[in-house]
Amino acid sequence: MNFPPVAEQLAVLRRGVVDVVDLDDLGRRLEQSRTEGRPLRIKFGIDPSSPDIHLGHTVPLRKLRDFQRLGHRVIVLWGTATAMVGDPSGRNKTRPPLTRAQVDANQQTYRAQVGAVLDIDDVEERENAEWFDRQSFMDCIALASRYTVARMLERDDFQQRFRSQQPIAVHEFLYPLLQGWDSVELRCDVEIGGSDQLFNLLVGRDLQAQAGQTPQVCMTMPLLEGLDGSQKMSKSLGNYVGIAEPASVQFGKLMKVPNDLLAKYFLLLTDVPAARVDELTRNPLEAKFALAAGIVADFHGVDAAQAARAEYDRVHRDGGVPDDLPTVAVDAGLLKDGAIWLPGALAAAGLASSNSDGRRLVQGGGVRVDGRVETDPKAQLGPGSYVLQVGKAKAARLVVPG
RNA sequence: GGGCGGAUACCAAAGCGGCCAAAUGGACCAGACUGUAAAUCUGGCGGCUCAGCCUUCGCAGGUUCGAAUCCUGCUCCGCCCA
Repeated sequence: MNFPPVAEQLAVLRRGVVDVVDLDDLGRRLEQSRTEGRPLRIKFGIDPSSPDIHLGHTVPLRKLRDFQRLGHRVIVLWGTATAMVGDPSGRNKTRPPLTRAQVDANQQTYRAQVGAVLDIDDVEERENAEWFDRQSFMDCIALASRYTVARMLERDDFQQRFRSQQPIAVHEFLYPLLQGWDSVELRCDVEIGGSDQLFNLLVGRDLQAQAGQTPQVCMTMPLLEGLDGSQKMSKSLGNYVGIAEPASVQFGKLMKVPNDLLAKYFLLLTDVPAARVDELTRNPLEAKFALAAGIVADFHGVDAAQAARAEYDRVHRDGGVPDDLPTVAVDAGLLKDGAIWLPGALAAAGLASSNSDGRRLVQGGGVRVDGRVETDPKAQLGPGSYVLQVGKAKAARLVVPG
């Protein structure tokens, strides 16, 4: 195995990271791996607790790919045991425990999606149920005895909750220990995680040291803000760009990224060199087109990205109608005198949440029928085919039977 | 185990017998302005073919001409003391 010079590797590996604990250590390990011709073992844990991944998840995955491309050994650790518990970090609500079947199904979906970023055939896939399933309660106590309450309370979110007298359930202390123990089992050289994971990663270091292993290097990646520009990208907040979404949807969403976040998106989601990013972002609009095209091409190919751009131009610049309109056939039961009431049609087509909502949208001037604004909430649509649009983004073809 | 406080729409938070589908802020949706975004302004934000009507203020009963507001029980949550 021939590895590139250490300085070269470090330049790639340091891009975008928040913390490296610690950097000198990483340099030494790379040096050692190079002289011994031994790839480093890089761990990334994924709890298959929800089914789809989005661009936020790809930030650490891309870092793993950097390692992979440099010739190191990437380990994806499926948290099949931990997923059933749930990571308490950040969350204020207790997640309902998942069933094993749900976890398995989520894992399959995730696996396919992870493959869109990493070379999945060259990944060592493990799951922590391998060791946790065969451990007893006594083993659990032994593990818990390795860490103190004071150290747990060093973790920022525990600290805050403790100070503000919010409850902390005892089992929540176990999560970092489980995650840390994974590193011991896997004999990791490096673990990667989001910046909110730093504490958990450091626990792994301590547990490895106690087990007589060389403690892992911890690398954290920034959390990616979603399209709202402030909160962490997440599906439940609706501010995400899913990697399995259609090209045109991804493109449209990426054009909604706040300008202030552009440079960060480039840094974390593309390989565009930093100097080029500075140049590009001087013209935010053009930069955003480049960003959207680049990311869409990663997941759907260059042709699809071009098509998505063309469609975006047609819809947003020229006021046109999107391709691939969902077609909705009106149920005959909704017709009255052979026609359908416009607000009802909007609701039936899923463009409004209710007839009342449809009515308000019409009255507010947000609805177009075949490209023309219709403000009469009593408008009727007779037999035929119509293009209904609500705002710029939502549209459907409505077919009224004759 | 003891004491105290609370539960209002997506979230936060007013309301404390009629003027309440319920102030205000945030989020969200639509419109104007921008070929993106941001900022700003406007309208909307329970349901209903809607100048009107219907169902909501933790749950179940009750008092009253009339209840989110008063009473009773229940459930859940938070805080303090032990």
